[in-house]
Amino acid sequence: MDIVSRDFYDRPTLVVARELLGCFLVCRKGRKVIRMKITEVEAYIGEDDLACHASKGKTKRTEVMYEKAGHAYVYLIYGMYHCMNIVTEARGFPAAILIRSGEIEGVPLKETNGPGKLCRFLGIDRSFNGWDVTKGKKLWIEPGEDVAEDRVKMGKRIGVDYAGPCKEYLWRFEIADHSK
DNA sequence: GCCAGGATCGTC
DNA sequence: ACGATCCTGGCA
Repeated sequence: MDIVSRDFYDRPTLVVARELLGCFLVCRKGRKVIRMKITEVEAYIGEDDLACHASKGKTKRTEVMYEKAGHAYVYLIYGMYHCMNIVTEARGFPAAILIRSGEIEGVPLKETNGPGKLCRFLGIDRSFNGWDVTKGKKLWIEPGEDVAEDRVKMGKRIGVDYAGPCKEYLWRFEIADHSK
């Protein structure tokens, strides 16, 4: 088992986001281990990013974003879905990458092609918040296929119309030819 | 305390 | 286009 280590996450968030494409998010669910290829991510970087939860500063909810790179940031959204992020960059600087979409062999795409849906399928909830994904055990990342530059599509982040100028940032990355 | 709004999704 | 559903942050 090959687990992505902390120095991978402890780099500029946009670089990490780009390189997470093609990697596998691996989760232990009961006695089974589920591997999901990551096909779409979004970066949320610093207190100046008005779309980032940390734009309101360090709070009980956002404190994990200020932690060392490689921790999971999981929150409840709209009262019924969870979103899974991985914290990046140096301790004290709040940044994270939202896992937006993935593919699991033998599983219909509609189960994993959204941030809320993939968490529901993998059984990721707020009990995973703060989990160190470099430790394995119940949630970690494995290296995956190399995704060539011409297959990477950048775009605006979804659902952040409230973020003023920051909503225009091209901080969303996806594998261009991944099936939707 | 109270209240508006949300990094979503399924249905209408 | 809208409702579900509950946590969060801001304000009193």
